[in-house]
Amino acid sequence: MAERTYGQFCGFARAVEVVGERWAFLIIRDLLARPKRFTDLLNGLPGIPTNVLTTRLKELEQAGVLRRRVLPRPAGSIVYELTEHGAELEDTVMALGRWGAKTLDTPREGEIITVDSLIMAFRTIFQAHEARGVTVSYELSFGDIVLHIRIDKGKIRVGAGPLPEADLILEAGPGIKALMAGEITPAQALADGTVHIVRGTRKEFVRFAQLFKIDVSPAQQQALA
Amino acid sequence: MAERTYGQFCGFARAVEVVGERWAFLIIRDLLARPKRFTDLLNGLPGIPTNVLTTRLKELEQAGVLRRRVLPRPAGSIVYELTEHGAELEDTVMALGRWGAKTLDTPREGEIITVDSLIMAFRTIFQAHEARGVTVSYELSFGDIVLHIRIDKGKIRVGAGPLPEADLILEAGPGIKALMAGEITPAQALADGTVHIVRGTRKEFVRFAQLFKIDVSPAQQQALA
DNA sequence: CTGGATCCCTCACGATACTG
DNA sequence: CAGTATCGTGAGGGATCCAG
Repeated sequence: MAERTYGQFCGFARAVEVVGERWAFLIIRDLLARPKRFTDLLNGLPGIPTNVLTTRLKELEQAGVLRRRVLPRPAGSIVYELTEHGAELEDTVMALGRWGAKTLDTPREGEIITVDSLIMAFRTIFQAHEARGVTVSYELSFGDIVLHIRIDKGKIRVGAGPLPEADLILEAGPGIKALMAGEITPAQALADGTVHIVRGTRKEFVRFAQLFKIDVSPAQQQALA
Repeated sequence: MAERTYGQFCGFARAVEVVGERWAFLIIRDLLARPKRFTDLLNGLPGIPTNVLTTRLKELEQAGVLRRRVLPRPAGSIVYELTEHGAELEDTVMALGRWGAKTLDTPREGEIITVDSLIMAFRTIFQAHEARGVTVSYELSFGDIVLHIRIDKGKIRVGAGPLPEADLILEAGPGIKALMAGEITPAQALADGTVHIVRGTRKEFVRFAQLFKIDVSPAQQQALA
């Protein structure tokens, strides 16, 4: 296997050699949401050839980013999960996701939305400072995609699947990005059908919009840290 | 120009489409240090083919990450510089550089060190909280590579070239990484010749080592112990 | 069904030479 | 200095096949 390197003795260059191969960073993002099987990864990465996925998994395992684990009986199946070293890429993934979100407007022809991209997106745009001491739960549907958010005393957990007992249940489309970016108000989002409240109050929805916002200035973030 | 996309409506995926092409992220890192001409970029990116550099520059210009600017007379030459949008990748570059530095041990066969990689490296590992109110200047030489650091009331600027009036002038090799990672002490670095003080006190050098540190992850610490 | 391996084809990338 | 032109190679895209 010819190593594709950059010929520089430099931490950044070495990092790019690991995560910069095609599909590699998306694999890591999906595994940040939670451990997955080969087929789960395939489904979450539209268009990736199986041989490329196999190659990336081996390379990333070699690099100490993830590990291949055989589940105990009776499941006996195989899952891929990030090592601690791999999980430390979360900051980078969030920083890059935040940057990319700024120029995200509307879906391109054929583009899909995946659960894991949304899970990481909501983790990324979560305004921790607005959530001090807050305990609340949400369920969000985007077409077939359903995910839930639990905020427990300001700490967030985002996962796939429904949460029937959630305080606020929403149905939305890609247009919800405009709400998160502050381009439209919560009232507008409801009025034009971008978001539909299945359960919960408008007031609760306004708080939701405060808790998740895209454009956070670096200065503001530093002030929080 | 066939667009290589990932088919996901997702900020992170869009970002990876921009910076994930081969060499792209390194070009951005070099431009974060300062604007550059085509040839400067070539020199800082060992092995990049000229046509690939041309292609990347056009793509990144198209993506609004950098701009091509013709300098006014009499210079008349062309520089590439990041747009504001491109400069906002600094957080991500630092986060990724920090991650990669953790597993950086010794140079591989034929690997070189570039000025710009070092400039970004020192910006990245700067411990701002240790530098409150500090004003001091350094000049560092790594073989042919010379760079300087000015810390003015806790604010850092790192640039290429010498700084004859610096408070501390050092000569070092790649082994200095061990010092920054806390694997050896300043005293050891001087004793084994990893670092040589050209001008300045040992006390000043100890402070230098406090101001620049690679954060070692818990996992890495365990591996070392 | 999961978890891949194998094949073929294309095009992005790498190397080198050359030009305004 | 700032690229363009040309050409060979191999990584990635896409489909199919196979073992447990």
